[in-house]
Amino acid sequence: MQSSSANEAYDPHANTEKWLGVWQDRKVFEASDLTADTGDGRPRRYVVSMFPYPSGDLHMGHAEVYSIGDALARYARLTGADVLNPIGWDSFGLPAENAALRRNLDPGSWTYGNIDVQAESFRRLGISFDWRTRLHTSDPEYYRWNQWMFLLMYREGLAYRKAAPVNWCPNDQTVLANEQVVQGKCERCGAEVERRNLTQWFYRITQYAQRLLDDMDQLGKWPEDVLRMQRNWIGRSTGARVQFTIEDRDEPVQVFTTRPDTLFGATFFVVAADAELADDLCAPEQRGEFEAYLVKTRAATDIERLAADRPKTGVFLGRYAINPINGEKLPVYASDYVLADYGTGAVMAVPAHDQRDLDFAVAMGLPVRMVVDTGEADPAETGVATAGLGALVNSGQFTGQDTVAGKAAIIAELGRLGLGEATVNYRLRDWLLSRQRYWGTPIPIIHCPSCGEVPVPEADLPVRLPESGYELRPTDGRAPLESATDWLAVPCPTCGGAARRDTDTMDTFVDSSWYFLRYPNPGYTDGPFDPEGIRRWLPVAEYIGGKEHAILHLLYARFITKVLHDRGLLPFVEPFTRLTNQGQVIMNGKAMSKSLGNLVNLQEQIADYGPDAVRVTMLFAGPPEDDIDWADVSPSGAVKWLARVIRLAGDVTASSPGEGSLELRRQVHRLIDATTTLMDGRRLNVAIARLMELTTVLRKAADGTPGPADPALREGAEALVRMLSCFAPFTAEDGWERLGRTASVIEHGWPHAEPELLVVESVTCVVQVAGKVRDRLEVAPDISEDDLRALALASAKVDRALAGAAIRDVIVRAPRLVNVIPQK
RNA sequence: GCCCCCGUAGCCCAACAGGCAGAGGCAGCCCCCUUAAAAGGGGUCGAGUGCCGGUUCGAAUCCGGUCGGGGGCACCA
Repeated sequence: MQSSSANEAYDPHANTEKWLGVWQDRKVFEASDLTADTGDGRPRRYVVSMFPYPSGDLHMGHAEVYSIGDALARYARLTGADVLNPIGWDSFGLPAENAALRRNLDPGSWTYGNIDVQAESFRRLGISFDWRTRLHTSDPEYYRWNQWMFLLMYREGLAYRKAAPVNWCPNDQTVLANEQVVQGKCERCGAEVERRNLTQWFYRITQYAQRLLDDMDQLGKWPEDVLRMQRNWIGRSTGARVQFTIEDRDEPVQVFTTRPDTLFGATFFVVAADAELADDLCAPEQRGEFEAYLVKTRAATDIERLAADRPKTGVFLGRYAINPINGEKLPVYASDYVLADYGTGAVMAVPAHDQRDLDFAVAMGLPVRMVVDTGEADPAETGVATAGLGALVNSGQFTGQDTVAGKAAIIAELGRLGLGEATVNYRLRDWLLSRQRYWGTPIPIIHCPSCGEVPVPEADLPVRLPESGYELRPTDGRAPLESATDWLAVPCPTCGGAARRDTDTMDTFVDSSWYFLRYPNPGYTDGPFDPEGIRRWLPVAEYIGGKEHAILHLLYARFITKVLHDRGLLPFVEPFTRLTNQGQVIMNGKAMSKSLGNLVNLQEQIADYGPDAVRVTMLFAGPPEDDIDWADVSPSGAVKWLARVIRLAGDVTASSPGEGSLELRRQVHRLIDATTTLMDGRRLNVAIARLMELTTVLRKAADGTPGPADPALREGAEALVRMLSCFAPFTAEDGWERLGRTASVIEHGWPHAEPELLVVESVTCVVQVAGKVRDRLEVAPDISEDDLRALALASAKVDRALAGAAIRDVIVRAPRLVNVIPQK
């Protein structure tokens, strides 16, 4: 039978503006109590999608994140929660400067222009944001609180300035955090990063390393791989700190080692060539050689340094270190294979049991002494270090102990001598905060020739960016803010004398490390965030975003949250209770890029298929965390389905929902129940499949029995449309209207599966013989094991399959399965 | 080099807690509608789960190995 409206066109664009207007008028997406309690008693649910950077219009990737977040927010709202689904913009950052340079305008107008474009695109996609949360990190009212937090950190000793070898991107003309360097290249522009010794601002995140690890216990609803990546990044290792005296020097030198058991095998000592310590230790007669080596080291890029097969080089510094365990004299070398900023920048070299040390020993002709017998050949012979466990040899009183016992015993002995102790070291470095850029938060510090570093008084915040009188890229290599001479000169807050402002701006990850705290009251002026808003909404119940932020943003946000907690400003230590990662939208197996020519334009997709079909396509393509290859999915398939739903809604002639066909009601409620369970498990793609199934069930019911006038059909169609509103909100409203109901469908909530309709009166039981299916029985769901066994053994098909063989065993899993095992 | 994840119809994906491998979509094929085509509607075909072995009455699911793909860290002492 042909449906009555089969030829009617489904126009996915016809009513979008109408529904947007209805939603806005009825304020359906506004949380009921942002900061003042309305006492409506609904549970609150804070659903946050990572905010966008306004680099242009929204792209496919944005559409995916916000489709996921919106489906979860809408589902929570439908099931009775008071939902806050906020939006803001991560609007400081380098691309604005680059664009401004190219187009000869200022970063602000480029940025805010893009924000307006994105806001309009969000609106037309029908994302259910509460727009009252809207914030931009580049607004002075926002970034003043970056400065406020900086001053707080500064007072607590958590913000500090030091000279250090740092990553410098020659293309972007700025330093980069460790986290922003990938394979020796600038994560943003791909230029090879250089090492420069510069004085920079840092946040002391390393002080929180252990807590960042420990509190992961609370993150049970985070993807396992994100936690693993963070653990990896923090890189905890346990070992010992050992103190070496240096001949003819008062100051001893500490090293960190994970293998204190190999202390007797140390045959030389190495310090990082680019560490200050190397310079300190260098004997006068070796000065020339050392300086020459240092120049070469500094010239090498990270790429060169990272090359795995690079031969070891170094210079003797003309000094000797004393092994605290046996008094041996160890020659001290400087080399670039030791890292200046890990541990203490110095290592005890045990060539027999560390491949790097062995390579260096071979290159320099230094002795190799085996002190752990691992059962492998002597490294001195083979050139292969033995790093495994074994028994100590050549280790004085410790000889004979195994690795584990030896470690403990040697640490104990060092402790007795006052020359060492067990300790923990982390790979994590302090967060390099300052950037030599314009479009960011100015660092609220004034440098005074007589008072030194002076914090800007809180009353003078915000330190605003100069709007004129600066150059974005000064030709003399200075930072942009150094060129803002009027802005630069200020009286010292302490002595009143002539002073100058700090000219660095903050990494934009500072902005994004706390924005979710401000959403409930973005206009709050008494602090960075409203404590009432925090109490009502935080921590974030559901955080959605890409895995590319697994380390950077998420680690920083966790850190800042802990700092604020420790100062009594937040009642929790972890900001995000549940994290959902979404994958990338790719095209033909590759990330979309202009150079590959495989860009898919979001606006074109929306124009072709409508916002709902684009959203459904993304959510149906697979689990949220999987990448979506746009070449593998079918937006036209989504359009077809949505059109079927609309036609179905138009074909329902029953005037009210209610009883009607029991059989149909059973199917409908079974599918409501299944979809609900899937939504609760965030299985959005499977949930949509269930709705498609429901559509087919209802279509058949309308075309055959019980027919279009059966109340059960209306019940099913209304349930379908209500559930659909999570994924295809415009179409759902269209369908609701076509069913003769009045807007908004959203206000009618999520359908309820009635338990009595979920009870089945019979199930199919599979009867196997030797694991092969031989018969099927329709049985009551609560059949007893004994009855079922008897029933199965009475089966003629089973009998035939047994072919006279005796029965060895019968496995019964009522009511679904019986397995008869014959004697062989 | 170290660590982790994933391999199910031509493709994207399902499969409760080890129990009938298939829910859904795309493509294909057939039929209907149509003057015709497109669009639409209805139906249908289709894999024994990368490979080898083990545990089990029973394995896509658990274990070991192997191949392939993806990811994280990487001179971190």
